[in-house]
Amino acid sequence: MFSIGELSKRTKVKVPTIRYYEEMGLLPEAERTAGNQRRYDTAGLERLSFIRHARDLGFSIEAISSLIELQDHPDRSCEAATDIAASQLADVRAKIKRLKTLEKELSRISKGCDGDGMSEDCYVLASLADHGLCDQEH
Amino acid sequence: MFSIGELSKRTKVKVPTIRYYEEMGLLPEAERTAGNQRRYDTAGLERLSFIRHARDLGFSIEAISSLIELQDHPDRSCEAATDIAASQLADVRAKIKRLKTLEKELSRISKGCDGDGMSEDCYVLASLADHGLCDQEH
DNA sequence: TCTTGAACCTCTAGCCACTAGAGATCGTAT
DNA sequence: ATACGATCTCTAGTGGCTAGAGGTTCAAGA
Repeated sequence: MFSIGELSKRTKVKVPTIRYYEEMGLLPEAERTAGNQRRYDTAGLERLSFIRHARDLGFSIEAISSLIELQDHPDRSCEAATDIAASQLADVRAKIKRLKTLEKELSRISKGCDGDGMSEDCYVLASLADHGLCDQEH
Repeated sequence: MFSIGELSKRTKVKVPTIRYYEEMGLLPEAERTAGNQRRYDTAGLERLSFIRHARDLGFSIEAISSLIELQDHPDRSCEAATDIAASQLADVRAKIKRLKTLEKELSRISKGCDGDGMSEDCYVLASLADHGLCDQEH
C-alpha cells in the first residue's frame, strides 16, 4: 500500500490529476487510512497506468470510461474497444489533415515577408486581413 | 451602420462570440443605439474578419491581440508580426509531429485486433494497459 | 399608432481536462 | 514532543467559446 504521492511518482500523473480522475469515476474510490489519506495497491497502479497511456494517445475521459467498462465485461469487448480506437484514429487523422492545411498557409504567409522590417505593408498582417490572399480554404 | 446580427452573418462569427471578443479587448467597444444595441461599420467588419481569419489559422486570442496592436504601430510591425506567425507555424508543426506519432501507434493498435470479437484478450485493451507493447514513445 | 415577434441586452453557468492556491490535518523521522 | 513535508477538501482559474434565463428594443405589418 502506498500514498498518492508515491503513485504519482510511479505513474508520472500529478497528484491533483489523480484525485480528479477519482472524482470523474475513472479510478474507484481509494481506500483510506485512519487519517483519511488515500492508499493504493498495484491494481490502482495498473489502472492509472492504463488511463495515462490512453490519455497520452489522446483518448477523452469519456472514451477511457467506456474502455474501462469494457475491461470489466470481456464479452464483446474487443469489437467495441476496436471501434473506440478506430474513432480516435479517425479524429487524429482529421486533425492532422487540418493542421497540414494550416501549415501550408502559415509557411506561405511567413515566407511572404521579405524580412526587411521597413516595408510599410506587412504581408503577414495583410494576409490575415484578407482571406482572398490565401491559396486555399481553411 | 448595422447590427451585431448582421455583422455575424457577414463574418460567420456567432453573436455571443463577437460580444466575447469585445469583452476580451479584440474589438473596440461598439457604438450603441439609444436603446443600447451595438452598431458597427465597415471598420468593425474588417477587424472582425481579420480576427476570424487569424483564429481559423489557429492563432490564440493573445497572439491576435499582439497582431492588432502591431497594426496600429506600423514601425517595426512587420518583424514582430512575422515572429508571431513563425511561432504559430512552429506550434502547428509540433502538433502535426505529435499527432503523426499517435496516428502510427493507434493504427498499429487498431490493426492488432483480428476483428474476431471473440478472443478473450483484446489487443486494444492490452496495448493501452502496457506501454511496453508500443513501438515508440508518445 | 399599435402590436407583434425576432433580435437584442446582461448575467450566470457550463464545457474539457486539468492546474493553482488557501487553509487545515496527517504521518513520520528525529 | 516537535518539526515539516505530504496530504486533505474546497474554491477558483485556464481558453475559447456556448447555452440559457429573463428582460428590453427595433422594425415591419395592420
